[in-house]
Amino acid sequence: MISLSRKEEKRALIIEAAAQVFARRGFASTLMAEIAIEAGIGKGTLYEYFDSKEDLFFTVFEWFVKATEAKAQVSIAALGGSASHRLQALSDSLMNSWAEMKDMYSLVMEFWSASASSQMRQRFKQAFRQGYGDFRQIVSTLIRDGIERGEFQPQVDIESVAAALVGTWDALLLQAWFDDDFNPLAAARGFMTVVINGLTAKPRKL
Amino acid sequence: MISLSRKEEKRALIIEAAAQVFARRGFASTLMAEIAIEAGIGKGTLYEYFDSKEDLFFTVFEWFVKATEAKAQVSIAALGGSASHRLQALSDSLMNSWAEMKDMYSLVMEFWSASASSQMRQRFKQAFRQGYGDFRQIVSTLIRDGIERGEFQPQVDIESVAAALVGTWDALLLQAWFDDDFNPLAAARGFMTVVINGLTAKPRKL
DNA sequence: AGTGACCGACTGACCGGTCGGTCAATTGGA
DNA sequence: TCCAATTGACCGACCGGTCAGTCGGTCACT
Repeated sequence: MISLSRKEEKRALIIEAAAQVFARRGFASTLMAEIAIEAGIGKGTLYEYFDSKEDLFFTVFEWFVKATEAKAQVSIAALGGSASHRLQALSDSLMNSWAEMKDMYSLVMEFWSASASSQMRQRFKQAFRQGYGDFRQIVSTLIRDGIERGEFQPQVDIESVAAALVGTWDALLLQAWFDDDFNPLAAARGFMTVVINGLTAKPRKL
Repeated sequence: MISLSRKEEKRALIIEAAAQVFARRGFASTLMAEIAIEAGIGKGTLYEYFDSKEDLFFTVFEWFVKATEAKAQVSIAALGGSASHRLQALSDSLMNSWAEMKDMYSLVMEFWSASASSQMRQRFKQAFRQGYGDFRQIVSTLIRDGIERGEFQPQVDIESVAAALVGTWDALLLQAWFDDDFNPLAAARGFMTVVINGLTAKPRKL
């Protein structure tokens, strides 16, 4: 029997190979045989590690979420300075990861689609709800901090702004996916300037 | 031979039936036989009106885009008053259409997925690029108008803000799709207050 | 000699698309 | 006016390709 860690390594290898192929061809068009070839193993071996194509796909999803969260956490942890600066830096960091994400981004769309219609939609939906919730949490903490420091206006609707910002970053990447000429980093910069100004400046009368 | 308009009617009937089924089951799991049943016709008849499953799906996409654009156009045309008010009203109107869209929203995700991996991905991608571009156009015109009236600050990066807002609305609906407790209208209101404040208020020193 | 990781040829369920046939509506000749 | 011929919209049983998942066997290592 090969060692357990060896088994784990191979499992990870398969997951990454599968991610490549799913990203390239989409869930429906991907053949298990292709994944096996990409991973350099036999098709039958896949079934030693995963129960089914859907099971493998969901595992890829979990892997992807974990990797993305790790990336976000790193960029948060490294930040210091004013709330405005940290918000700006978070935005930049997320948009910068676009370049290296680009060829994997189609996976995100496959995941969305799976959450709408696959057999496992409930699991996907639940995971997305969780993921968005966690991310909103991070951002709202940052904003709350800004208010407590007296940097942002106290009447700001924290949860709404956090939800919208998370969505905005997501959606800018989506637009970049559709349009090669669209620069998400620049767009995020221009927009964040306005948002931070809006958070900071005393509102005029309605 | 049945009249041409009769033929058109039936075609429309099929498109709407197909939209129902695609929304319910997703592209991959939908059987042509199900669509035929939903439309109350025979499977063979589908092929009198559409070349293939993909062809029918793309037609549903075009139908959906047209319907959405029509809705947006109506809400724009009806607007008057200050740029701030019009921006707020546009946001509200889009978020309000959520309620009636809800059971069709999964279609949007199927379309995204198709743009990533179906045989027709180029057509889908192109259509999305176009659609987002048109929408950005509408919003940036509104913002530019606000600047010209002296209502918004002149140094605002119009295109970036327009792109981000379009994306934000999209992404709020996405979050609402994942989370039944999420209220996109309220979130959009809270956020737009900040954005409009940011567009209006004189920026402090950097 | 025993164990278990690995393999890929094979199977059968599945489903998009086809095609020969039915029938209602229309035409036109007597 | 009536009926035969013609048309084409409509249908669903069937076909053939596809592919996830299986299983019997091999091989490397102990």
